[in-house]
Amino acid sequence: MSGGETTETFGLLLHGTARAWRQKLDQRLKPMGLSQAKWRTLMHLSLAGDALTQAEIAARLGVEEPSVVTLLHRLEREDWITRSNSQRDRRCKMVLLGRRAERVIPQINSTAETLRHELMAGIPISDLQTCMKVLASIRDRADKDDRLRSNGEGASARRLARHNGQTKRGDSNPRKGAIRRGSK
Amino acid sequence: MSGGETTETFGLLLHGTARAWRQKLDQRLKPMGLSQAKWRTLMHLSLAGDALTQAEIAARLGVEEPSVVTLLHRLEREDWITRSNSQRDRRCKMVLLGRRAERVIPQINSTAETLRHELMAGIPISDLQTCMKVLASIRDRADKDDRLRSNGEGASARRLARHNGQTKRGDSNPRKGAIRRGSK
DNA sequence: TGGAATTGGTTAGCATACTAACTAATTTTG
DNA sequence: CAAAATTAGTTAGTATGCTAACCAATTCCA
Repeated sequence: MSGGETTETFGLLLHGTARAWRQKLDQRLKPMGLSQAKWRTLMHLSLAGDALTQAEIAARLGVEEPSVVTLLHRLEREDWITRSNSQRDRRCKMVLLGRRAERVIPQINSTAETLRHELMAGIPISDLQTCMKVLASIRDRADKDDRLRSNGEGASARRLARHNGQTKRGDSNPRKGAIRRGSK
Repeated sequence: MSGGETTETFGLLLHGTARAWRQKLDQRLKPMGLSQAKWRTLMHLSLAGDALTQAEIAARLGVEEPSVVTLLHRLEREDWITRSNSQRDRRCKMVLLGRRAERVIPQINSTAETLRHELMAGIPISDLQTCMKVLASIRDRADKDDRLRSNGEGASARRLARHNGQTKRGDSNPRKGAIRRGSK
């Protein structure tokens, strides 16, 4: 009603486009045994040229750490990567590309790039740039935390808002050891 | 390397923006016990003003039928909707909004719309339109089936390409009854 | 220097969406 | 009309992502 037609469809369109893109890429990568999530992980490792920690990978992928845990498990199980404990910091695991990955990475990158070109062919560069500007602006706004502005008190520093604002331990819960899971 | 920077980021940006939007909406709907997927389902039912079949819902949401099965299960369990067998076609289940849903739908719609406005505030209409045009063009291209063009025969009608082109039973697989699951 | 806070990783449990394969009902057709 | 094809819904199994809660190691600081 009050929104108007232009704004009405934007969310749907955004969502649907992202989904269609992902599905198309997944479909093309499938014969190589990969998916978008896996490909992106390998790509970031390849770009880094060096071993990364899981936290670094999570940050680059823009997902939470628990998500990369299982993602890396799958990648390791299928022999794309190797994980080893870091000497310098015994908390860290260093993630390295395996042989298998290094062999096919050029292929998968080129698959992804071919798709990019196909999907964007014929669209004027200036339109693409406008679109990216709009998307970036929306994303930045969505990544911001609502609160932060509405209360003037010093509740400030809680959220680092790296990408979606979430401190590891919930801010509200005292967690007084009540719901222990693993005993000891 | 050869892609150039503009194209390089587009996939990431698209993906990330859609994700940020969804998360933000989920966060706002959470206190009402909803999520984007659930809200969208209720919204389409509300727009339809009438009972819909599960297939219709799937089409409107742009997801596959098995996905709506569990989605509707959750919605039914939480009392948002009702499902009943159709008299006219005993294959169909008619999905109806429950009382609970009808009461809060205006609220959740307005929540979603408020978010839309917030996220798009200050962005010139013309930029938004350009962006939407670009997105629609990309989505349409991604929804098309690659093959389809490479063989000139009249294989045409197979895919209605409602949203991502997928006939229920894979086209390639003869499915000679080999891998029966349920016996009989 | 020693306890508190932070950081890296994990597990459990859930939500969302997919494909493959299946059953039951209806429509199409030879 | 009966067999074949199609359509609606389901189940099973998997992938991807999330939050909450946790442990272990490290760093900060009083």
